[in-house]
Amino acid sequence: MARKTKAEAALTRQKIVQCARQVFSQAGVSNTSMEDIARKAKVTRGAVYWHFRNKSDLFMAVRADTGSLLQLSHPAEKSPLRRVELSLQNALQRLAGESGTQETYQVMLWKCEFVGEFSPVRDDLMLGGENFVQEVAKLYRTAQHEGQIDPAVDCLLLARETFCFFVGLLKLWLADTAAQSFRPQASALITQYLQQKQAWGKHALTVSRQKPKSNT
Amino acid sequence: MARKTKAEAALTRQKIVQCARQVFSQAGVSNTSMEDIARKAKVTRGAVYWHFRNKSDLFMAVRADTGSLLQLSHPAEKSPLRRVELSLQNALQRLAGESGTQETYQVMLWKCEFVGEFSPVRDDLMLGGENFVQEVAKLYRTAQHEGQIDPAVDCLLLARETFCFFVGLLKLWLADTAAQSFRPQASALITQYLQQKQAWGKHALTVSRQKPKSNT
DNA sequence: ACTTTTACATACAGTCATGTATGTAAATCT
DNA sequence: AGATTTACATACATGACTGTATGTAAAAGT
Repeated sequence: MARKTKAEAALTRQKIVQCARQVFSQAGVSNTSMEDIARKAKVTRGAVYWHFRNKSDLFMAVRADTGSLLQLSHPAEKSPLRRVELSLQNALQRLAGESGTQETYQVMLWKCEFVGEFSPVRDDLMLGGENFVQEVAKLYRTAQHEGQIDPAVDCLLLARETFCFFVGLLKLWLADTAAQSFRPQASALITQYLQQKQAWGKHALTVSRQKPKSNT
Repeated sequence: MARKTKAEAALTRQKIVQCARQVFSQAGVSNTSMEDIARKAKVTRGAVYWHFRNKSDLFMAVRADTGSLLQLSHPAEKSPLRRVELSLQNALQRLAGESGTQETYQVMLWKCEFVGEFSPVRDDLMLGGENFVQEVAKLYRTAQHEGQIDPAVDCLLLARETFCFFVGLLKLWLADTAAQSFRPQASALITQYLQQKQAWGKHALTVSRQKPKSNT
């Protein structure tokens, strides 16, 4: 066969990454051989080894190819608690909608062993989580100043709690592969979780103002 | 060497399980060979294959050997919310104290790929979680009747939220292998989480003596 | 136009793990 | 006490999978 042009090469590389992600999410990382991936991508192992040194290198490429779920979105939104909720809801929606994202997180949370060459990946994930925690903590502090959160609580700790909640949510959501029991409730779970956060504010306001708010 | 008596055989079996758990938690399930385990247990693969058909069979034995973390403990405690908290705190304490438990959950949450023969294990874990959720939901309902939880919230959903929170907590706790950043805060996280649950009751009682009617 | 890379496919060597088959001495059974 | 089974250790056959080496035709460089 003829040698591929640079653009074509980039394309096959992309296809290999894509197929690797799929196969990883189906069969697990250590259970898939380089040839499994090559076959799926309709190339030979030669092509795979040309673009990637080994499986863990390819794994890193798969990760790099997927954007982070946990980003603070909707910067226009004024309410900090609402912003947190929208971010989580957005993450969930992307997980459900983008097959690539879903596959990657399926791998990260259920189909991968963070050992040896892969343990730095775990640390990296935790670092990304910590960033998210810091951002959420900021938003919680803002909410606290606005009187929506009990001034007594530690907002950093609260943000960590939120992170715990969401990590568990992701894991359970991904475990429900048949989309039968857990997934339909996930969005409601997020809504409920954040409504509780501002419950303090609600009651406090209701009390001091003596003005009961009716639900819209 | 001489043939072992039945009691001795049970002992070596137990040792194999124990060593398998250790090696699994260190090197990951798919990365450990039967000989790795045999060597650690100071036997040959012959012994391992005598007691277990293959690695997944041994894996199941490792699981069966470890009790469930998520059990409702302290039945004497009167406050339902406090019972939930004590259960979670107890689970965390066992995780920190019992090395075997810690190893098993390390495997389950970070060092295992739930694929093929192992996917039923994941479903089984989820089932155990669902049981816990049901129990917690009952306790939350009791707390709701006692006016400690907003009568408007869905206690089953709330219990699922708690489960999400705890799954995430476990995962993050186990990820913090150096016991540097996350682990010291874990207990406080649980306390804080459940204090928020009864926050509604606190404020409501402090403010107005309104009595939630649950004649639905 | 000529040389040099590139982007793979193909071929090869070697390691490693698995499962089973066989051996064996003593415990257990009758 | 003899027969049988047990609880392993040892030996063997096999099959993946890995990584690299080599081949090659065309693209890219000069």
